[in-house]
Amino acid sequence: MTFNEFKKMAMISMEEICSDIFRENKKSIKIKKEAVAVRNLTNIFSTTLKLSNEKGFQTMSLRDLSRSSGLSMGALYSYFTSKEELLAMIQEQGRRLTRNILTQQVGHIADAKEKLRAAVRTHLYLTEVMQEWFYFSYMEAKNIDKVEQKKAIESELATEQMFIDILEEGKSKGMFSLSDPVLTASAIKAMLQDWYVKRWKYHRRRISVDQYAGFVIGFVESAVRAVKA
Amino acid sequence: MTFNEFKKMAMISMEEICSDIFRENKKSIKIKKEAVAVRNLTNIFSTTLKLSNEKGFQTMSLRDLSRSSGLSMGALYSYFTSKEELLAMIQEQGRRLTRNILTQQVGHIADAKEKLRAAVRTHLYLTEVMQEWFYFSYMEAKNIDKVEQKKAIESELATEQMFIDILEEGKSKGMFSLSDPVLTASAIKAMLQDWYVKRWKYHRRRISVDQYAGFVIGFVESAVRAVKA
DNA sequence: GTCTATAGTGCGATAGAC
DNA sequence: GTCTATCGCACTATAGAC
Repeated sequence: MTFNEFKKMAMISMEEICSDIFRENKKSIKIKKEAVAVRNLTNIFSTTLKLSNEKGFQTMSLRDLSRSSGLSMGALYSYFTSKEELLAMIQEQGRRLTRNILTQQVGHIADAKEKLRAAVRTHLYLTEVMQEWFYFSYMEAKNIDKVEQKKAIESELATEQMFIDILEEGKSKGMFSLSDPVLTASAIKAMLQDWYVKRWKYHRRRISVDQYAGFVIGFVESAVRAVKA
Repeated sequence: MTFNEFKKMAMISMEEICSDIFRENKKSIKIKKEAVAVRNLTNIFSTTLKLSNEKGFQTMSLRDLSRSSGLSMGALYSYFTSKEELLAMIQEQGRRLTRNILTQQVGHIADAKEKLRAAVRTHLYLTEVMQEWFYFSYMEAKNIDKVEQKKAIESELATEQMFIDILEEGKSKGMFSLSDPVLTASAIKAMLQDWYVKRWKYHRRRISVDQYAGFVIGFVESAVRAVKA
């Protein structure tokens, strides 16, 4: 799957998740017509992500959000009951997309080495499409309440577990040679995170997502002394 | 040098930098007696780091800082002219310590492989001692003005350049086999950053700084196929 | 050199008109 | 379903007592 095909697929998945979130938050959302609600929710989410990436969620006032989204203060409060709830909804939206796409793209592959490659590539494509969300989620994770914080930690560990499983499978089948699957998975994740956290650095150096994916795969395969395919 | 020796040395270096900052900011600081000023500045800096690590610099109000530090609002404003300036002073303090210690610990080593090991270990020790500062600096980097942001970027790139230089030297001497020193240095940096950004993860898994240093060195040496010493 | 008191601003949130 | 107007509060920053 090319990056453009991936992007199209992720966008469709995203819209579905937005509808799900509307349906599940009907008690907080005063709007009844789904078409109107989903359109405005999408606007609110993307504007919040844009502003938060510029100056942080705490620093973004709801007046900023009102101005940039074109919705009045009153209208905004038809979609959430507090600024904190808005943050929680956005976090949930991204976590679901991450889980859905990773499972769908990686789950069915049999060979451990191919699985590792697909997981790295899918994660990078995902963070490329959802760059603002990942950066937001990463940076705002400590500003949320304990319940939401726990969800963020679980989501992070679940992604890491996927890499641990792949590495252990490859190790047990003699395809990889490595001593510590947990730390190795953690190192892979650190490299994947760098792609969206230090985006300015890679952009400045004119490194494309496919180039970076190639590098990470090569670097990891070299470290775990993966047998040539 | 053991971690405890390193810690003692870093603390002394830190106090000196605090004095330097006092002397350089005499126009903003109303206090005239150096002994009093440095004691209070140290208190203000460490309290700010503590509170910011809990909930972020923006979210921390100066009332919070006043309460936790034991200094009144008025007293606080004798040490800086605005909240923004306080942030800038703290950023400067950490950048200097990073630069001083890395140069001092790594500069004099001749062998590229030993240099790589020392650089990784020193950086991890440094972030361990200055954990709160590094996390703070990492998280608040986008909430500062353009001038300060540029300084943060330069500091980050300078550290990365140190790794690029080591890798290129090792490559040209046939000690390392790698295709892309820039991306490799960037990957090393990502792993080093993970140590202080995702501290909860390593703490939960009971991984010590020396264990992590050993893993990173092994992982990187394996990836660059470093010849055994 | 440090305090308390307060000025002035902008925030999150809501009520009620349309 | 969306708007404008406004409330009460917490913030940064400062002035003046001690």
